Amino acid sequence: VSASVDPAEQSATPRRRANQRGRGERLREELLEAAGALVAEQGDARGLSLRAVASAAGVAATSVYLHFADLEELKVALAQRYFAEFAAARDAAASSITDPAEALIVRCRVYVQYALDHPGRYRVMFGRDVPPLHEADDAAPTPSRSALDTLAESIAACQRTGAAPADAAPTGLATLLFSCLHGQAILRIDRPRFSWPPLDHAIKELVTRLIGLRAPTRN
Amino acid sequence: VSASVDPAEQSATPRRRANQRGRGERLREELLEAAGALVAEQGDARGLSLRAVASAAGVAATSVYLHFADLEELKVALAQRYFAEFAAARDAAASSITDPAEALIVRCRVYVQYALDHPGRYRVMFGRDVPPLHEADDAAPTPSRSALDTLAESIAACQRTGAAPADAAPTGLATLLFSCLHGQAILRIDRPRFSWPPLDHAIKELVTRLIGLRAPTRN
DNA sequence: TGTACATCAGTGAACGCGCGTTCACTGATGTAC
DNA sequence: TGTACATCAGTGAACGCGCGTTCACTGATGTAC
Repeated sequence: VSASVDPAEQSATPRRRANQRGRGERLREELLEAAGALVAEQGDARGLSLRAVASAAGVAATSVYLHFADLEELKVALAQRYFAEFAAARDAAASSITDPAEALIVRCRVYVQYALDHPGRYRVMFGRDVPPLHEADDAAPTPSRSALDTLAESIAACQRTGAAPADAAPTGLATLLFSCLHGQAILRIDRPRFSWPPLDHAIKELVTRLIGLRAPTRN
Repeated sequence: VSASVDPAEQSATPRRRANQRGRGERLREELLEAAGALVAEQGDARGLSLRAVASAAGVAATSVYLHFADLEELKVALAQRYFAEFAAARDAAASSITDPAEALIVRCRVYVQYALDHPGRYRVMFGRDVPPLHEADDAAPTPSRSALDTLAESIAACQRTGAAPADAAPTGLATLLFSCLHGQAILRIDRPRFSWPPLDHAIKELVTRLIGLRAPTRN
């Protein structure tokens, strides 16, 4: 039998002080933050487990059930945050630019740059780690859908001002461009050892050729 | 105590008849086939476990160690097969076509079509299921490298014959085109509910615009 | 021609691990009387 | 003003599962003498 130890000195964490009544939602927040930290650390959401998230949040495994029906629901909530933040980053970068061609290029560059800066988040949004994200169809107002629409609108603006020829429907071009951006993003993330050309140049080249921008924008 | 049963009638598989001496390699083959079946069934290699593969091959879990140091080694062997087969499919489709522009388009279409036909294989080759595949760098003679080179050569042929303007280096264009093809492939696989335009049209549009093919090839 | 032995191909029990999920519980705080 | 009770927020032990890995083993076949 071991000698008794002053409880205050024990390394095992004591029982967590419960949140104030009515503030139970704070734990929900902490769980999402803990999950986000794990995603950033591991580069994807495959290692996320109920127990791992709970432990990272300093909470009993069962406490996750207080706020999420299961791990998947937590992942979906996480993905939704990421989508919102991602869209905000693109909008913020493009909003101050008046030239439509330049705005389109900046929007595309920020898209891929965000993926490179946050590979874990990007994989959560566009990878296979969160199955429910793949079950939405085309017409539903999903984040991908609105990303596509924004891109199409940006392309349409180029066509209206004559910066690009109106030789194809903006939505079709947006679909094509979107898939190319995704390819750039995911490949640069997944194959970091490949000697990629500078992102700025690659994006400008891609957009110019794909959309048919009349003249290269000034640097 | 249950009544004794005629051993020949027991459902439990009896001990496997060992391969002939010197033919131990046959089990290696069977393990790869079993793993391939699981990949085709599940759509990726994440569910692959040593025990699952062994069980699918009708063999004790420990028997895998007779041919592979661990599961990762088996996955790498599987990926290598897929790469070889994939490259062969592209070469076969493009080999009979003399017009360089058409050959390039066919090559690209077959690329994406193969991915759609074998999503599991494609994810094994280009996803994150087999970590070692990502550690090779640029110059190494990896399958991706040679895919890229073949694509560059196909583009160069278009430029030589005047089917495309020589306004950019073929290798740079190949990198760009490759990432776009990957984006098309992986997105069409991962987001099957999205109403994608017909593959033929999308690929022709993509290649025409990106490489700057002079005139649309005849249908 | 016979026999002991080495080698090959594969088995099966056991281990410790992290996992999701269940269940009854604890302890603080607010509320009704 | 006091007290019983309901509610909220979170705990912790226990379960059965599939996993990778270890270890000593089995049984057939070839080979040396």
